[in-house]
Parts: sequence; C-alpha cells; structure tokens
Amino acid sequence: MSQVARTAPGLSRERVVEAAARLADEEGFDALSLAKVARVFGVAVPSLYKHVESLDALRAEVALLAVRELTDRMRRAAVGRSRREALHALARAYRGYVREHPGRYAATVRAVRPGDPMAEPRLRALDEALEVVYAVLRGYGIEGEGLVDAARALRSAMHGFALLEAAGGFGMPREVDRSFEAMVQAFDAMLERWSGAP
Amino acid sequence: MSQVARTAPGLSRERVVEAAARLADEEGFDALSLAKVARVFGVAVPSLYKHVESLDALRAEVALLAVRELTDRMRRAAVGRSRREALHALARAYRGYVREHPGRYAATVRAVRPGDPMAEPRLRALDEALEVVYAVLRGYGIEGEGLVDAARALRSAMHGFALLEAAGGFGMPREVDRSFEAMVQAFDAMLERWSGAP
DNA sequence: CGGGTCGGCTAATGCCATTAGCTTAATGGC
DNA sequence: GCCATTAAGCTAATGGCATTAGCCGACCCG
Repeated sequence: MSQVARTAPGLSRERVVEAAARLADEEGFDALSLAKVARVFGVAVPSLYKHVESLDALRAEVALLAVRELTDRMRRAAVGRSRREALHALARAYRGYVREHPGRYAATVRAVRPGDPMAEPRLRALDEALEVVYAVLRGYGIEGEGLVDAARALRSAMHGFALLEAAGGFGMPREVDRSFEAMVQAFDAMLERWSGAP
Repeated sequence: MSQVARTAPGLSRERVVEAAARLADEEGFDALSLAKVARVFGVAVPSLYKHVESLDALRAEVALLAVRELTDRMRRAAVGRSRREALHALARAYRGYVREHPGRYAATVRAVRPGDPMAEPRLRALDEALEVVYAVLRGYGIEGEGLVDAARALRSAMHGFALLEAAGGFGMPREVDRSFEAMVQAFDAMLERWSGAP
C-alpha cells in the first residue's frame, strides 16, 4: 500500500542536462557528478540512466548546450554592427558568457579524443560559432587564408583571456576590465591592416 | 617467510611527481590517479601517501613542476634577443612546451581556489614566468599600465592558442603552424605601436 | 645491542559510476 | 474494457578509487 504520491520527479534529458549545467556553474565542472544531479531531483542515482547514457555523455551534453548558448549570444551581439563595434560586442559577449557560466564554459574546453562520436555534434556546433567570428572579420575585408588565421588569433585571445580570468590568474577586477578593453582595441587596430599579414 | 627481495622501489616525492607528470602527458591530466602512479612503481596505492599528502597535492605538484619547466624554457628562448626575435622565440618556446607536455600544461591551468595554501608556490612561480614576458615587452619600450595590459593580451593569445590546439580545435598541422606564425607576427606589429594603445 | 624512524604493507571505509533486474503506471491496439 | 508494451522510477550488487589506521621489517645512531 501506498508509497503514494511519489512526487513524480518527471525527469527528462533536457531537465537533467540543465540541472547539470547549473551545478557545473556553481561548483565547477570537475565537481559535476551523477550523485549530485540525483540529489537535486531527489532521485536515486541509477534513475538518471534512463535519460543519459553515462557521466561522460552528460558532460558532453553540457558542453553542447554551452557551445550553443555561447554562439547564440555572440550572434545577437554582432548582428547589425560591423568592424570595431562588432568586434567589441562580440568580445564582450564572449567574456560575459564565461563569467556567468564558468562551469558550462569549462565543459566546452574539454579535449576531444579524435574519433569520439559523442563529440561530433559539439564539433558541428563549434563550426557555427566560428561562422560568427568569420562574419565579423569579413567586415574588416579579411578573406581567404588570412581569414582563418585571424579567426584563430581572435579566438585564442578571447579564449585565453577568459580562462586566465576564470582561473584567477589576474588581479583586481577593474584592472582586468581595462586590460580586456585594451586587448580588444589592439585587435581592432591589428585587423584594420591585416590584409598583408601572412 | 620470505617475500624477500621486495625490489625496494625506492620512492621519493620527486620520483612520484615525475612519474605523475609523465602519466599526465600520456593519458591526459584528468586521467591521472594514484592507482596508476602506484602501478608504475609496482607498489600499493597507500604507499604513495608516505610521499604526497593526497591526489590533489600531487596534482598541484605537477602543476608547479610544469610552471617551472615552462618558465625555464621561455627564459632560455628569450635570452640575448629583443623585439621581434625575442617575441617569436618566446612564443615558439611556449607552444613547443605545450605540445610536448600537454598533461603537465593542463595541470597549470586548473583554477586556483582563492586562499588555497597548496597553490601558493605555484602563484609565485607564475609571477616569475610573467617576469619573462615583461622583459620581452619592455624591449618594445612598453612600460607601466600598458605593460600589464600587453602582457595579459600576449599570454592570453599564447595560452588560448595552445589550448585550442591541444583540444584539437583546429585543423591540419601545417595550417596551424602558419596560423601561429601569423598571430605572433601580428602581435609584433601591434606591440611596435602599443604606446598609445590604452 | 636497542630504540627509533622510514618506507613499505594489509585491512577497512566510503563515495561514486555502472549494470541488472524488479515494479508500477500510462498508453495504445484490438 | 483488457492485455501487452513501454517508460520511468526503484533496490541490490559490483568494482574502481582515495583515504585512513595501524602493522612490520630494515636501516641508522647511540
């Protein structure tokens, strides 16, 4: 008898991933575990396996979510602007996302073992993010091989800055803002006469 | 009776850390475990605790080793050169280290919880690495606040590039070389007229 | 010779991921 | 309306791993 009212947690893949992403942001991506996700829902750990294949799959799912969110934000920021304006908006969107969602962002960084099928959607999502960067750079008149190089340089700088900031590798927040703006501005100048760079 | 000839593994903190670093390079920093280190030495896991305090401490020790090695390499590369020459040498040394020792490098990136006493030596070692970067930038006549900004930008770019490369985020190796050189060259141009940047 | 420390060990604990197999509620076909 | 199927929870069991406690032999120093 009874045991009624199981409160039917009503899990779903989406809800599980969302909770995992929140946990990653709060406690760090490395600290993410099925046990913690289960605790959030008041559910036994094995129940989660009805919705995700493994802890690794859950991590990959969080990474995919993050790449999509980040791409979306970048796109919104860059739309309707060009050159300096677009570059600053793009860069600020990027940094903003990493600051708001450090755990999710950390997930995107995880090295992909070559041939890992679980990472494939993520790679495709990353291509889309790259397209946004390309669009901004084309606004500077950069094309061809130089476009690839410039995109890599820009992504490296944003990525590196975000990570070092997240790792506490810098100092006072005010100072960090200034350094970030300086970096983006220098990039703008660099891109203005990139044409002959290679 | 017997059990003679224990082959006396002769562990030491240094040897344990060295083995851990090698393992991290081969299988990835995340895959590092006390169990694997113990297996390398043919020793029971708890024996390791006579030499390191915990897995976390071992990770921190690997990070410290890596920062020191990297700093040393950067210093050697930059000595006796200036400006463009120094910049390229520094950047190549950085990338070279990350390629040779991806696991060790990953260790250096781990976020430091503020107030973590275990991370303190690492932070001091990082300061030393920063000094090398400063030295190169001073060669461009950059000083004061701009020096801090420029150093952060440069470090971000190298760090970001290295990580994205390690994560397989780019494509063909030949192309990646070219992109890296292009980035460093662009940086050189940027630094040449950095003075008024902020 | 005798005590102490050093560097191994075994045993035990507890957390976590994962698998197997059970149960119950909803669903859909006849 | 009833049965079969499936979906979504559960408990139990397994095995890897980090960590702690406490034993024990070898070597060093008096």
